[in-house]
Amino acid sequence: MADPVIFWFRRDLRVTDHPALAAAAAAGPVVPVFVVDEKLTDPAGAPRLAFLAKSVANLDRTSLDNALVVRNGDPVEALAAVAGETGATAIYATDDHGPYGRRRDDRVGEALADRGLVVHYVDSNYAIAPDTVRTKTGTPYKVFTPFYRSWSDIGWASPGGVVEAEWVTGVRCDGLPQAPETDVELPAIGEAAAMERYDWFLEHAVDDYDAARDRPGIDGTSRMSPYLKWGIVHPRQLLARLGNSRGEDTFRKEIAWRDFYADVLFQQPESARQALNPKMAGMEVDTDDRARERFDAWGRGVTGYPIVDAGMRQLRAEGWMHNRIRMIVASFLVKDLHLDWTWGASHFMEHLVDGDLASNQHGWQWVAGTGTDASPYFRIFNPISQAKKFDPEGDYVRRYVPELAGLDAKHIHEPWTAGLESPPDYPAPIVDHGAERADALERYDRLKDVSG
DNA sequence: TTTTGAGTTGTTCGA
DNA sequence: GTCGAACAACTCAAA
Repeated sequence: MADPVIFWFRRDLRVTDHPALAAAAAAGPVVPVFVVDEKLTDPAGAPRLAFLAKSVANLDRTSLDNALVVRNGDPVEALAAVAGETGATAIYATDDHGPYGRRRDDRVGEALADRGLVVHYVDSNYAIAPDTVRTKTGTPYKVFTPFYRSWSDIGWASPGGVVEAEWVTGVRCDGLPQAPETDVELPAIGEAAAMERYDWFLEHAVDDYDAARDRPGIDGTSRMSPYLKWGIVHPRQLLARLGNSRGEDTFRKEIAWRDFYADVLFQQPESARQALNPKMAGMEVDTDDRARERFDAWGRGVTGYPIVDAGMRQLRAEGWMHNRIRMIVASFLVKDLHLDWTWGASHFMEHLVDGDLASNQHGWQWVAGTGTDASPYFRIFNPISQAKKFDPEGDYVRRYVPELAGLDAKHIHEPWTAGLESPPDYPAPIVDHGAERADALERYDRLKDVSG
């Protein structure tokens, strides 16, 4: 009988369409391992940690015959210990292309090799792995649209089925990770629930996706992001079921954006905390006490701009925010409050259940104009016109800002125009958008003077 | 090597 | 109310 092999689960908490797990299962009986490594989740608040803990437990119960071996501490020591206890000499894992994952995996691979253990890194968490899509001259893409053409030409593998493995049982386990307390109502847990939601999306929402995805009051998006974050679904599985309608094309592009940002971060790992475009690094930002107060108001959803406050409160309540609103609140932080985009990005990473470093940081950089295809300096979202355009009836604001629930569509996005109806317990705008827009434009001009 | 067309998601202003 | 132009200049990617 073959020696057992270890499968090391990280951001691939599923058993369907799983090439790395399939490779392990083909090599021998599988010891499934999850290492509770604090840095894996850094920096995450309770909602994302709770979602992870529940997802791990669900995987163990529904798909691994409760054979999952959870170990706490450093992966090198944890994996070496499990190997020693089980006689395994090989370890399989899905390749991780994030900045921390790469450092960890290089270190783990070398350290375990010294102890006679081989680590096989297989596949990736993307439709096309980072460092694969390249220009004609072999350089990475810096602009999405040509990346997307090339990405489409390359294509992606068809998804595989459920991996059948012989699980090794009876190995000591430190106990499943505990879900921290949270008031946030988490998405449904597990592979089956994720695919059920995707079924619903394909059935009811994808046809209108092109337009409806911009309407925060409508349940018109896929909601796949938390599952993609932890590999509970793989993008191959989503892509395989898309046709070529307008809505499907648009959704496919969103999957490609995820791959693109992962590729950009792979090329320039420091862009997780610094401006990708060095010319933009000198943008003047406010950091004084007043700036801190404004940041606090933004985070709590009391800026006096209803659409911004609704978004920030949705984030706290649900660990999720509609994409259109993410752009509006990000633009507000950067261009109305003149704060450093990394402040906002860190707040998002703390609260989001789907918080993904590459997508989050580069989404923020895009809004801030410091990232890929730097957005023109004059693209400054007007929180009132955006609200009227994308939440025309005010349904979204009404849901998350109860103080304003009594206002009609005409006044809800500008409660200060409601006269006597204006709710006394809702704050006045903390800044004047017109004035701050002008300020942002001036800051851009000064940057231009400096860089010549 | 040089040229050419294009670049997710916007806003304002004036005709 | 609608519509097109202007808002900078630059870099990217392919021909």
